[in-house]
Amino acid sequence: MVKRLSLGEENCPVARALDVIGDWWSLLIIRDIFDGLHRFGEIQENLGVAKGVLAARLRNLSERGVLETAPASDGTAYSEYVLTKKGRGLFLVIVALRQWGEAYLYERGEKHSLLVETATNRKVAALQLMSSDGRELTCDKTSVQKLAK
Amino acid sequence: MVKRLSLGEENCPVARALDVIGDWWSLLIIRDIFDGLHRFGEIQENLGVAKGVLAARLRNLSERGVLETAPASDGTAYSEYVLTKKGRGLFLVIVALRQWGEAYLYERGEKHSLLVETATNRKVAALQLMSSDGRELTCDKTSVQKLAK
DNA sequence: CAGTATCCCCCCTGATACTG
DNA sequence: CAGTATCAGGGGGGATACTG
Repeated sequence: MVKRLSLGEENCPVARALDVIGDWWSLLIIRDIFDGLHRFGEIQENLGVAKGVLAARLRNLSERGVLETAPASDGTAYSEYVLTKKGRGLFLVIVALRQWGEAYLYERGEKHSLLVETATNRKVAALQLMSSDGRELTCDKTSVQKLAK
Repeated sequence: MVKRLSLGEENCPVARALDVIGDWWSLLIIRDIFDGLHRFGEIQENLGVAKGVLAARLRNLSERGVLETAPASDGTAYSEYVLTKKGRGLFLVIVALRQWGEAYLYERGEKHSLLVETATNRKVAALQLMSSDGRELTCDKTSVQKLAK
């Protein structure tokens, strides 16, 4: 299940994050759960992924603490998949992907789904990077401080 | 090269974004370029990826407009890989991954590299989601408005 | 050094059938 | 419906050799 040779031991948080959710399906599954799909069949139908693959991904994400199973709310014997706090922490990753996609992957006039504040029905604001004291930053104003061995 | 059956035609920006950079290596390559690695060999050595795979990824990302090649600054005949504006737009995705990794994938006391504002050497602030009028939002206050057919 | 070309293997993936 | 088991194929991925 681990793809790149123990990337999980990297000291780069980006690499370590990708080791958990950087495969072909995980982020789409997590997106679906954010969007309110909690049943195996719902997710499977929505993504069109093979059942075996979906089961494996759900198991992996569960083992990694990203999601957990809960008794079905409809009283059936099956379980529902819900995000843990750790899993909900991925929301910003998905939002960032969404906003990048909206900005660069659609033609003018082409429509896409929209992330809105539920209460007001208004589009959420663009994420932005800030300094520790609240000034807006761009990528060229930052650098990665490597870890001393 | 396209994995999931024409996911690029999806009307979900998240899916479309993942269709471009959702494979095993692309985001790590882009991270490396952000971190100042611009030469084929540097990236190849740093990631430990097979040369053929790296070449294919670079080509793909170039065709997709995420990066482009420029003449080498050292006067050799080779090229350097630099991000386009579109590619630089992925910075927030990488920052979001980084911050999630930092928050959930390290033991207490375990060290990792750090994203800092270059001028002040201070850690950048945590990304946060805001409403269109500047209130802080959490994932449960939002929903995805599906596109009408 | 910067790639390209080739080979081969593994595993991911999808399809189907099966169980509870 | 919610998964598990099994099977076959296809391609991604690594290693190596080769070229400029």
